[in-house]
Amino acid sequence: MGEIFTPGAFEESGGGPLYLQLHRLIAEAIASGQLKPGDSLPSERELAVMTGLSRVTVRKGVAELVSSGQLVQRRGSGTFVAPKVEKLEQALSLLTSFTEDMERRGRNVESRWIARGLHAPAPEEVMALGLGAGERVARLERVRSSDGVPLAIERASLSQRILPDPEQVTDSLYAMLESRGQRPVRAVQRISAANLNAKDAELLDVAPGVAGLRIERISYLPSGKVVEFTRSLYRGDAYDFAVELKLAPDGERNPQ
Amino acid sequence: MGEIFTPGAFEESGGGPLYLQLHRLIAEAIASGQLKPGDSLPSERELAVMTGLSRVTVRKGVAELVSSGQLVQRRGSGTFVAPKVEKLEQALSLLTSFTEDMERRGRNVESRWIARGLHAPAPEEVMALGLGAGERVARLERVRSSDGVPLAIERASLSQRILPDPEQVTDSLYAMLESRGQRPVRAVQRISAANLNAKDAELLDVAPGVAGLRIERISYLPSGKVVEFTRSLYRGDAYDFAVELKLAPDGERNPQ
DNA sequence: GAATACCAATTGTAAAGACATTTCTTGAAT
DNA sequence: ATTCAAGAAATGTCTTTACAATTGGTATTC
Repeated sequence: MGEIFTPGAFEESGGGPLYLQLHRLIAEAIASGQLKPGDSLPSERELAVMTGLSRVTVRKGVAELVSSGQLVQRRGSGTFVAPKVEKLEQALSLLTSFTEDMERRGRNVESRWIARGLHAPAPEEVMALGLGAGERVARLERVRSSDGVPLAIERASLSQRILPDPEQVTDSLYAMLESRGQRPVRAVQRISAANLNAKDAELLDVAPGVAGLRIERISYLPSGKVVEFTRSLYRGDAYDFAVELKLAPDGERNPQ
Repeated sequence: MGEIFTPGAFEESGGGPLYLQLHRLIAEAIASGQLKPGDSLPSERELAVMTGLSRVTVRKGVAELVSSGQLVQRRGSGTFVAPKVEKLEQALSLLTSFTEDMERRGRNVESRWIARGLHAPAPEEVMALGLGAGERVARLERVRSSDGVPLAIERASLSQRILPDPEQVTDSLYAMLESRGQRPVRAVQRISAANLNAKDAELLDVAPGVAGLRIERISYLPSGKVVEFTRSLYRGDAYDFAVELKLAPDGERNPQ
């Protein structure tokens, strides 16, 4: 590995700011397989000596790779190439719960509760759930993992009428709802991307700033009543959502 | 605005590293509306004096807000609160082109070509398009904007058989395909999140590292033949994908 | 009035040094 | 053998200083 970070490697490296050259050098070493997942990089001070840069500049070059999830730093230990997470693919357009989804592909599911209880609703929850005055909201917040790797943060809100006692939910919320005859049959999801903040990044065991998939879901009973309003954050490197598209009917394509 | 960044504000600010306290202070000022989109922040040197920090520390505190897209820095000019981009919502499950999608909501579409031509295919393209030996691939790469705001980078690959002359495509690829009787009727999309690299971030006019939605789409003719393989990057702050979910049939839910 | 040149202000890059905090290994004591 | 403590090593935080590159306004000149 020693030959990657020689001062000479910079001359051929295309110019630009020094920290970007270092960034490029490391990124290419990872892409080309010279550095494999789990490999450790030289310490920052060693890198500084090897490349002839100051430690501050080395840190800046490394920082971007950390915040994009390609490197992992552990204080007192070192800097390592991030372990590769195999992407899971979820079929959109089928309304399934996380638990069901994972079981279908034969993976184990772990849940860690962050919070569970009845609260006064936030304005957003009043809107989404169509709550009446004085009605309280049941909040279920947990980290979903599979094989020890945290994959998503799930924050579900339900009307107290639907779920009077949040403590009863232990495993699958949908299984629980089904047993009470209130399983949703339809849902609308909105998907966008966002940088994870420090708190959420820690829950998902990645560096702050890494890209995550943000999903908002509102699910409905056959009657049209809203059942749940869930905001989830998925690790961008661990999840793929797949969806099949069909041609829009001619009438819808050009409405004017 | 002067009262936001007094040294005293730090004492009440919850502790932790100084750059995080500054980060929090600014983030909260934006969230609470004390700082509105377009507002300018004091210069880094002024901030350093006001808060009693060094400029390096101020820069570190500000940097995270820049890389998550909340602030915008312009060298020689200053640091500003990022203008709010209204989120566009695209209905998934309908196969439409960007052009059609924007026209339907009455917005204008601008395209800037990055590249357009015939190339030797990458392994990924051979896989996706089912190319034969020696076959070449037509690549269309452009930045899609609306009202002057870049929204997405679109990188489409088509077999040479489908599109012998890429230069013919000027506006809508789908319109072009339709005129040749090769409009796709079905497509499969995969959606994930990723941090934008320096090159893509510049094309989309955001800071590197900002979260983007990455979408891979493979579309098919009625015959089942693959038409196009497109990789797009959408600005995470500008786009929402909406999809409606339906309950899976009982047989599919627990296949064992 | 318009174009140009200059200058001040602002962010961008980089170095060197200092100390704090955490981790991991090593050696000693039990 | 096990436990515990010490210390080395690594990243994390922060300061001070210097210069480069870009921007935007101002004064000057034509």
